[in-house]
Amino acid sequence: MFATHPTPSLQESPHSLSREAGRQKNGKLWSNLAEVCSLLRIPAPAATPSAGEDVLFQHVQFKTGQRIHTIGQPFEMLYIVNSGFLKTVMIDELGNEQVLSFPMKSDLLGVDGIHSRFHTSEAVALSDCDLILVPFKKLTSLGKTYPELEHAMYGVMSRELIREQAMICMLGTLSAEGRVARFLVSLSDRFAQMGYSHRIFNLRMTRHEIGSYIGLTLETVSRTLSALHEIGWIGVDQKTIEIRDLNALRHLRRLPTARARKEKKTAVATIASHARHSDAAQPATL
Amino acid sequence: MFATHPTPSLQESPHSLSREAGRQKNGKLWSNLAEVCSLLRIPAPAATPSAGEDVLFQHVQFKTGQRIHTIGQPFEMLYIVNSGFLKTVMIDELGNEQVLSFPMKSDLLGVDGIHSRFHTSEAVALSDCDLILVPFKKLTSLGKTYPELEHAMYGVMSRELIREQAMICMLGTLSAEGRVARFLVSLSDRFAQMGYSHRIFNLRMTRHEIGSYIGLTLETVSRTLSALHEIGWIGVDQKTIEIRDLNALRHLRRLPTARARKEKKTAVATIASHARHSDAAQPATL
DNA sequence: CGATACCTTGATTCGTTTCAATAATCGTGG
DNA sequence: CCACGATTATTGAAACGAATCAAGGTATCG
Repeated sequence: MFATHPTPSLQESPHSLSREAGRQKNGKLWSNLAEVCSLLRIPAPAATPSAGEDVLFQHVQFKTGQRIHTIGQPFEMLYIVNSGFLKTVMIDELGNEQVLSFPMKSDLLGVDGIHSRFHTSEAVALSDCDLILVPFKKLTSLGKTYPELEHAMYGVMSRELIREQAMICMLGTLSAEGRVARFLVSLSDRFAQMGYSHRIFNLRMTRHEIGSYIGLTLETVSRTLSALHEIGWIGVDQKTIEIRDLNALRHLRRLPTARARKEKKTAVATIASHARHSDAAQPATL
Repeated sequence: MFATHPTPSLQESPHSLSREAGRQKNGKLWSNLAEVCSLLRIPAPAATPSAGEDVLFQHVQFKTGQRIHTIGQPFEMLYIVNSGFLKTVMIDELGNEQVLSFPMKSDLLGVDGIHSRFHTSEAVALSDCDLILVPFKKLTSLGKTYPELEHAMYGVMSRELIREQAMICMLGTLSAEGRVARFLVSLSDRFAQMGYSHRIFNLRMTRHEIGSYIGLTLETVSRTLSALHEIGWIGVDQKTIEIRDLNALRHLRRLPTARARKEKKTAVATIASHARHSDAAQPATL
């Protein structure tokens, strides 16, 4: 449909490494507290006693398909995504897996284990990944000397809570088109935040995984993408997505039926009528 | 259908007060840290320096229909439910409200405000309520002297995160019957935990609010309750619910169609086949 | 190059929503 | 206390949207 633009590559590569946090030390990558904080987009500890510089966090690399943690595994650490793309899934009683999130750079992983000391979900690398290990014990003890850090941790968890609420809201109220549209907008926003193009990007997950995430079958996801393509709001070529009308996607509630579209080819969808106001209230992550 | 049994009354009353935490002091109710911890079902600070006994948290009463906090309001405190029944709602761009939770005794309220320092949801009393005010600042500073408290806070937030994940999972995969059944089981579990009957209880919310919570229309909720009643798994009389087959409800996936039910009146529903194993893995809150 | 996983599209079925009408319940003031 | 309107709940019929079933096409990987 359109040429394969240089889309953001989350794959590990010597080149991309330069823009990521971390430095070599006896063959391993390590990050200090300041780097971890900036990655999490939280204020770094104001006071930096000499001791603070010494705190280092080890990186670990995972290859595509590898599991970071599994359900039932004892909880010990949190993981911060330094690069790469993952999914977290729950497995219900019948073995069906449900995708809960698609963590990427600067996201925090593993919080679900704090409560019961065991992980209740599973995290899988969808591309080669570089994660920073944050032993939970280390984090809480650091919280004592750096009060901002502790507060920031609450903030991160609160943010995640709000994200999940938005998700619940979406699943509870939106149609298939609305869900797919929001999913795309959310991805676009996140890529933008990472410094990648918000117009063209590659989906790292399958239609099945998207469907699981937003509560639809893979066929419906595929059909909806085709429909959005047909009315010109997006470009679709397999896993490559081009956003052509972000604002329309942001406010989409319901698309005209295929029947109606046949008659009136102009894309006049049912969108939130006051579609012109600024989107400050829109949550950045879906 | 069945006599109006003495169902749990969450209304404030002089009698019920005796089993709740808190004591009088110049006309107001106050609770100390130990009471707050036991209410939250977290370990009380092991070491109890004399100073610890002095920490008191004020109670506030809200009457049915009153708002505890509204969207956009600056965040200052958390609230712990000592008695009563509430709902929290999000309002989407079009003004539709979506119910996010039905907090009751021992639940924590207001966590959504930590991240942005403003509340993103609204909490409303569905019955007269007694809440304990926990200034967030006070909590974090206490966390320094009582490390267990800080850890417990992470635990509570993590628990809430898991609850929301279970919710997302449900909305993404379950049919109407499954959702209603889970909702009832969850209520039953929570009433049991509070020391009330898990067999007979009063719904405090309307069908509309239930539907909003589990992503269905009020008509579907009503119909599904009728269907569950018809096959004898529950008793329904307006807001009074009697649980007659908790285990069946727990494992319900899909009900036979009305058509099929007409022919074979015996209640052989499609349940998870291995319905006999223990339910330890089942999350206590929906 | 072949096998496998993934995607697209169509036809049909099924479940839920929507629209509509009736009934029960609650709160309030005459 | 009862009548009243307002809110809430039940139930039916029809319309709609997404799931399911099915087939063919396309990328991907060893």
